[in-house]
Amino acid sequence: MAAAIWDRIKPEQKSVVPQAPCARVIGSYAGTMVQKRRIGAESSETRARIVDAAEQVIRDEGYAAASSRRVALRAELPPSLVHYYFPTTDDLLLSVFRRGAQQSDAMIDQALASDDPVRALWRFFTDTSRTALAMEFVALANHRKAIRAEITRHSEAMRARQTACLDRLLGPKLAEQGMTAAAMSVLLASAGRALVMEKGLDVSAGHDDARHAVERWLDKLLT
Amino acid sequence: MAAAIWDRIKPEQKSVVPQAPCARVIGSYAGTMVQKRRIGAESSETRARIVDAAEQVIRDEGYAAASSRRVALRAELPPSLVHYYFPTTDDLLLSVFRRGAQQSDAMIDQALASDDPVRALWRFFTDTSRTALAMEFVALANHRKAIRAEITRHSEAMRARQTACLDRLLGPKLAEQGMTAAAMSVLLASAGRALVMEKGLDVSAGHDDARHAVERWLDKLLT
DNA sequence: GGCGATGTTGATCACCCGTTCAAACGACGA
DNA sequence: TCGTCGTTTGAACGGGTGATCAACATCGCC
Repeated sequence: MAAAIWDRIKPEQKSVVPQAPCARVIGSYAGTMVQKRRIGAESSETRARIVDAAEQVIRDEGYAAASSRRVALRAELPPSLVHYYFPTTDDLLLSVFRRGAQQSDAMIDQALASDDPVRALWRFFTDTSRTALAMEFVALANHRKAIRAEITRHSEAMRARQTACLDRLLGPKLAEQGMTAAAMSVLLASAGRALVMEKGLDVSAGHDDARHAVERWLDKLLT
Repeated sequence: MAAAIWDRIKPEQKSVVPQAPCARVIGSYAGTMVQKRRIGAESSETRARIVDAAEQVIRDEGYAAASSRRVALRAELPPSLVHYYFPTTDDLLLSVFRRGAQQSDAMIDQALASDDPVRALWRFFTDTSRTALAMEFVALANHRKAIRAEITRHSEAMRARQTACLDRLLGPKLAEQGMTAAAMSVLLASAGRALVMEKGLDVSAGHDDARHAVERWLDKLLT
């Protein structure tokens, strides 16, 4: 039935990425030759403003709404300026992610260096604003390969750092329970993420209980 | 600086939902008056084919790619046929979700009715294909209010059912650990989701350890 | 002053999207 | 045989999108 005309169309439909319009030579730079286009300075205030606006849009309306034009609207800037600083929308999203990741790293470092590193880490995992943004990016990773690679890299690095620290602090204690620091890192992060994610959906049954259970567990580990 | 023209544009930009094109009367039905348009039969084979295609698209390319046209392309059907069966794209996505939710419900029922309900539930939570689709919908919920409500409803129902069952099975055992069935439901689900989500990102450090830790915990609970 | 680098702007291209429409198609009962 | 009703089709509308361009403005430095 049917299927007459609709077979012979775009056999592979150029995925999501429109295949890079190819670098164009404009200003032939000193050393390296191929330069595609003028790009705004890294230090520009406008650039930061655009990244701010993009983060806000992602937070408020989800990553799918983070089009260059909508970001420009939010930043009260003409759309072409966005492309002046971020030739590709992926570049923009990557910048937002990197800035957020940097902030997360700092918060984790601070947590791990505090008086009560383990509980501070748990508080970090249940921090709503950070985690919500992070999960938008996880969803985004499903169809933006450039970003996916960066997220993977960063997630692994974060896990490694946390694992090393937890092992130093609780290694023997954990072993008593047939546990490892790596497992603890995974489980704490997963519980925190779940609480945040479900809260965003207005689902909260069992959350208080789960929170208490985790905190009780931490209490026991820390004697 | 700037901000001259870009202030006076669409102060609220009509969100994502284009506000329903308003029901139109076409065939003035017997009892109830307002009928918007002809809609394909619920039992149609074509309808099922469209839902199948939509689910595949969401799975393969993420929910953001689930446009009516792309779904039509995948189903090898003309785009307007999709709208014959699903007047609104939200209707289509809702159908996909409801079908998936129904399947999940059946799997959970089966798990809870098996010889080893607790471990069966844990296997369900770590089932890749179901969970991955579910998480696409969670991400989608961020900017499709119609779907968000449905997801919330279903999540709460699922949690309640699991909690009741776990309480019946392990209530006293859990109380010994200062735990509740609700907390266990949350924590098991969160660990499962995290394992699936990170696997999708090619992050797997600590996963085996975490899995073992959970299974050890279940062993202890089940004596 | 002049000149180049840097920043900014509005217009424009080609594409994908949701949705609607009028016109066909096909089976089935009168 | 004709009319009807559910189904299917192709075209069209209005709008959002990523990206590119040529021009203009501004600033510092010779």
